[in-house]
Amino acid sequence: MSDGAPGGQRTTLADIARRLGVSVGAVSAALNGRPGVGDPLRRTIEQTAAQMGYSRNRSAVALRTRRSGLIGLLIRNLRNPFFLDVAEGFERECAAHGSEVLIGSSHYDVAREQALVRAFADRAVDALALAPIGGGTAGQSWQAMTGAPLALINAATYGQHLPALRVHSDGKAAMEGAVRHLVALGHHRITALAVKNSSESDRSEYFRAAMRSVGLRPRVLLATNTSWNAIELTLRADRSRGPARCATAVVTNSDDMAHGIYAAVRQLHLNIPRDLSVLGNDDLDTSALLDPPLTTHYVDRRGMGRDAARMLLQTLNSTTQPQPREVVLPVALQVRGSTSAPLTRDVARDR
Amino acid sequence: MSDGAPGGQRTTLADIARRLGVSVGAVSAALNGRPGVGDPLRRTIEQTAAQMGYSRNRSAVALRTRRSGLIGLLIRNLRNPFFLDVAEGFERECAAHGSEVLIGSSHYDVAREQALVRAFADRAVDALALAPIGGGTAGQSWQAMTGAPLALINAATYGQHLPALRVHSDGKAAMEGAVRHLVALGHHRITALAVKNSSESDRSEYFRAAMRSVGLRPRVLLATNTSWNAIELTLRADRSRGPARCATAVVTNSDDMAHGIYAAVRQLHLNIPRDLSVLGNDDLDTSALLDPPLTTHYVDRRGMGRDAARMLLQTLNSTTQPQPREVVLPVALQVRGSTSAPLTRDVARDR
DNA sequence: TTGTAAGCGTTATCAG
DNA sequence: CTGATAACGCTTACAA
Repeated sequence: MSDGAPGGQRTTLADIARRLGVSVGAVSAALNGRPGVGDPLRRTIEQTAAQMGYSRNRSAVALRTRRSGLIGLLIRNLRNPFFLDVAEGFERECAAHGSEVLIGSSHYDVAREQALVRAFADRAVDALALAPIGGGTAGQSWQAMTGAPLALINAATYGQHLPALRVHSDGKAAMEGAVRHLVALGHHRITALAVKNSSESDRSEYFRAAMRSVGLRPRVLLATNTSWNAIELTLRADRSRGPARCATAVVTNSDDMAHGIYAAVRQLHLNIPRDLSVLGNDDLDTSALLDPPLTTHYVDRRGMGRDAARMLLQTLNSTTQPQPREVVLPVALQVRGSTSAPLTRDVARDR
Repeated sequence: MSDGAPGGQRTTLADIARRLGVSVGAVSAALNGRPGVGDPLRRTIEQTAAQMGYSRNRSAVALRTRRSGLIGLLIRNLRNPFFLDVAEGFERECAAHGSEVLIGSSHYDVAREQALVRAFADRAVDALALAPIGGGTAGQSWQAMTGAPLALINAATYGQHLPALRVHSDGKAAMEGAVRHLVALGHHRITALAVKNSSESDRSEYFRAAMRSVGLRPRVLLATNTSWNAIELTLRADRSRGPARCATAVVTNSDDMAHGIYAAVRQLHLNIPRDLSVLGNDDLDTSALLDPPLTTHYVDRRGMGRDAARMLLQTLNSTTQPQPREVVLPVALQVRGSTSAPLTRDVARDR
């Protein structure tokens, strides 16, 4: 504050050194808690710095140390509230460690994802949390370009050769739980709805496995993107198979997509759960307030962001070899109104 | 890409210059489209740069030019989906101009808001979009510290002396529309629910004015924060006034808070709209899917983020004097199921 | 314990 | 039109 002419010169180490008649190195050492400066002098320097309203020029520090104090968060889709909570947890943890968060969204665009990785590298971003696009090579590029820590969010099987940190919810348990729940209700024609390029194809695999294990034929619908329109199109295609063949229940990877289904179902003048049972994943705050309340798997999204940040910062500040770690967050089924027994007992078991 | 030893040296201007046997200055000029280098040489340089996988070290550029290419987005609350869309529009616009977005959340904490402004200033952030906390002086600090462009989001009357850009929805129209709608339904005991320190106190003022203009006594409830708990507490306090005095309708500043009311109402075993009409603001995507669908004012949130970014970038890249501008986004009432005539005709008109 | 000086990779000034 | 050269503000050997 003090001498704050709008955009006026900011105090530098040299200013402080000059004022005190000491060397710049001493001031730097003092202010960074490095050894090499006596206690009395250190105190004097600290006081003067505070009084002159000094704070470090991060650009200079970054240039010199190749450390920016920036942590990148690169996600697929800024519109999914899921990421809000992840980002919240992430930001809180970073803030506690004095790092700022650089955020970017790839919008499911491989080129943009690549461009952002590069931009982050150019900025000497210290570590990257990435929710990658399937088919993209952002994680690989990041490590090749920077060698800096990488945390993969919700991408259990993405780039399996990458020595990366991983945080994801227990997709296997979620899919098994979903199928079990629906089968118990009497469903046979269950389909999964996923979005292309989401790098969550492992989820679809888990779904297939779960279905097979109970003797049912798995079907996976792929929407071209996460928009409600795309979801409606996909759902419409399924309904056109006719009442005896279309799905009686649909399982999604996210509550966000489930919302899309809700909207589509209204467009199609159908009813949840009478005509279609819907199962989400994430348990967004609003999901319990929907009409009908959404059956879904809860996952600690904030904890996810927090853990990702924590692992990255740990790796960053540790001298020892960074061992790739994996955090799998448990899921918990919340049974609510969007799932029920199928209306029509389907005779032709679809095996 | 090319010579990418993990974390290996990145190509610098000097590398290119050496390879080509020219000066560093020439390479810099060529790559930045500055005059001072012939066309043939420029072409050669560009090719070699691309081939060597060169990209600028932003830390060095930032140190030298005092321009980081970073745009700050400082909001109050990362958990409100409202900001997701604002951030989306903001990020898209910035990306289109080659700027990255540094995001921060003050969590309604004045000290943290101040710290973030300072951190952004230290980073040579080029411009700041701020959804400020009431009572905070972040905007002022920013301008004093940096003299860089400032855009205020949804803070119509915050720091009125600040020569800042402003983007906000038409709070006056929203409040007038809300009151008009509720009065038409037959409500008299209408209350506004706001959160402390939100710097949206102008909204409450508009509410009061609108109420008075129809001859009703305005009452404003203040929740200590945006959590569902706090909202429930506040609502409970109102209900305890008894059926003849408690509000029959509540108007909020955001759908997010309206969600909190939905949750609280369930806790209290009440019914919307029978026991309480609820009116939101923002028209989040999910709001139409709620039980009951939320009556609310639509506002173009993405456009808000886009406009904020656009104005900042414009100011940044213009040589002429930056004239403070204001963008007021129109609102549009979406009448849905959360508002209806009050259950009990209230006899004692609460004037 | 303290001071000195060499960079980090750019941009920008100023002689050739 | 070109090519040295001096900053930008900081960290970090290394010398005193």
